[in-house]
Amino acid sequence: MPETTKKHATIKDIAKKLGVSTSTVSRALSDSWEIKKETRDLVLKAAAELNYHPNPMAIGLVTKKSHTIGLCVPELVHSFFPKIITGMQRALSEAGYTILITTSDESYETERKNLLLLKQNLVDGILISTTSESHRNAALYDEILGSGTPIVFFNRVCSKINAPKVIIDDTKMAHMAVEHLIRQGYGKIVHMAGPRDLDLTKLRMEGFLSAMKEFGRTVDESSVIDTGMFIDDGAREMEKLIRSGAKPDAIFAFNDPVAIGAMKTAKKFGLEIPRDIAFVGFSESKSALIVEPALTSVAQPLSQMGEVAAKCILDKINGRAETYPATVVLEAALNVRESSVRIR
Amino acid sequence: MPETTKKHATIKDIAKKLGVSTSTVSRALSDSWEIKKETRDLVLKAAAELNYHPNPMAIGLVTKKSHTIGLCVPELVHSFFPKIITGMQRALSEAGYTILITTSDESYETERKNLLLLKQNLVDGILISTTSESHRNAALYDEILGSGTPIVFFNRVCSKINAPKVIIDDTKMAHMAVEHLIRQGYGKIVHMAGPRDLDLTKLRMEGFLSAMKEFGRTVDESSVIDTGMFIDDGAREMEKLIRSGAKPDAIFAFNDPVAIGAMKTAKKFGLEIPRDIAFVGFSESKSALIVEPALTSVAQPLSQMGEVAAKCILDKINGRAETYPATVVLEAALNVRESSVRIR
DNA sequence: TTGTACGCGTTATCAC
DNA sequence: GTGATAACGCGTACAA
Repeated sequence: MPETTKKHATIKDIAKKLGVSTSTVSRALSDSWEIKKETRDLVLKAAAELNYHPNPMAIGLVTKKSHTIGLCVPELVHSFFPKIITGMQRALSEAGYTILITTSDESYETERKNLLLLKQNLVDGILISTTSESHRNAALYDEILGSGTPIVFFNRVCSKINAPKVIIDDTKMAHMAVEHLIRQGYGKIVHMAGPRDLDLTKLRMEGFLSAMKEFGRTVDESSVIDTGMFIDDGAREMEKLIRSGAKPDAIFAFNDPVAIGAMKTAKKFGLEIPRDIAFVGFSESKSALIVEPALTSVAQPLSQMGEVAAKCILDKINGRAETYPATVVLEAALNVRESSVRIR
Repeated sequence: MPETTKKHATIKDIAKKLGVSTSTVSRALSDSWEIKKETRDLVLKAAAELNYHPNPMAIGLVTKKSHTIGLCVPELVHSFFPKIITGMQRALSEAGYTILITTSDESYETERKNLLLLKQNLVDGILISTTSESHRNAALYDEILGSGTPIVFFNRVCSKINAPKVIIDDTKMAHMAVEHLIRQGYGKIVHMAGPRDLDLTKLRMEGFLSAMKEFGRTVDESSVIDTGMFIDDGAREMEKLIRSGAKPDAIFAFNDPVAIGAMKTAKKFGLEIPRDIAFVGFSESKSALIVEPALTSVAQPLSQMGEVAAKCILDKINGRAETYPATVVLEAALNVRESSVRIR
């Protein structure tokens, strides 16, 4: 067997080939100022010829930087986070960084393990969107920050922690969504709220409440339903709602899956959308366009969110933290579709 | 500012604390056989006290292993690959490996860059699902293999390359899907085929053809339509099909997005599903359950596929390559739903 | 069973 | 400008 395991070329090989010292090679490659242009070019040429690539481990060992960013997201299967990751990849790979992706599966314990794993892997910084129980790991976040590893929160943040955050104005967008429903002539609006522990739940609920109040709509305990965040949650609560005899004419859901689950049930019970009941989701998903009628939803600039978060962590790492304010709020948009347009 | 940057503890710290040599510590930690149990326990205890964690870069530098697996998939936003990744994560993290995820965006050039990046990052192995133009990078795959880095293909493989592959029997499942349509009484079946360059396209088309032939259905050039792989492709081709005057009573689509796009158009044109026309997709997606009527589709064991591919690459890395045959074929299933059940 | 010494590939601190 | 040389944290052949 011809074991073609050609050893990777090192700066030593280059040095030997050129009859110079490794320090010279190192300087040339790092484009140091204290180097003659001719030798630099010579080195570069030799490096290319030998197909030289620096060994990141060796560099990391001496510089104590891995050029790796750790990422922890609740899940990957809903296209929401992948879209954010796309933006991150772009910004980070451009800067020569690599991403280590982990998923917490909405479990703060798994998140904890992931963060420890990332720390052990000596990532230079951490990007995180927390589980719904972020407060449970607040101490860990602080510990990591204290140990010198910067953290940037995005989408789902931990409000207690003093670290950069990249978000949208959930309250404002929720308000806008509900205002849209009201202006369309829907009056009895019910909010299917998300998991109790999630900051986003409170923020979106606030938006709902403030819009209802602004337009003088009555709000009582039946106006907000604790729901969850998955399709089944929406379907289940909608069924309860219908069976309870309540007759809301619009649902503002915590997110798209909940809205879609609720729509499914509504249709099953013979309600026509949006004639009998309107729906608005949040965090536009691909499904919003597949479901019928198409679902009105708040679209977030996901790729941009990833990019901004990435740049933010890079700035932190490189000590230019002042560039960003503590919290970056991105612009979102309400995409109005058939599910919430009153037919006159 | 109290820079709490506590330096990470090293084996030296442990050695000093215990008054032994670093090699003893090293041996104890790697659970070598040439070590007294008492000292081993002492070391372990001290390590725990000092919150010691080995520095992966230092280990990598000396062992020439990064304990990192490179992954390259076409995209992440369709939940298909994330589900596979879930299985990989499980198997790999269990074995102490970490995944470096890259996406090729269906571009063989990006794939090329990704692979080179992974090589530079000294991954111990590469898991890849190719772009639709895999043959364009065949030489690179071979080069990487030749350089000693094992590769395992999954889902979308490059048939020319002699490396382990983890797949399902696409032809068989396609045959099964079409047979199902025929047994439901649909006769004029059209296959919306995928991208020409993709192996999967050919395999699924073969299944379609063999089933049609087996049941004596006529097949001509209008029976197979070059389509693509996205929703828009399905929608567009369906519109062409309808306007052409052709009246198929069933569509077997290359994948779910194509099927869903086609369904959308069919409904727009007033066709009722499955009365006027039936649909079957492939590679079951969440959308298959959201669309109405629910879409019949071939479900792949995604998580398992990831797990098997991961174990396979680990075996390759650890020299136990003989455990697996060159190609592992996993069992898939046809999930029959409303979109293809004849109403009598 | 344990300690010594070297090397992995690179940067950094010195001299020259 | 350039070249030795010492780290960085760890594994390991060799010696004890």
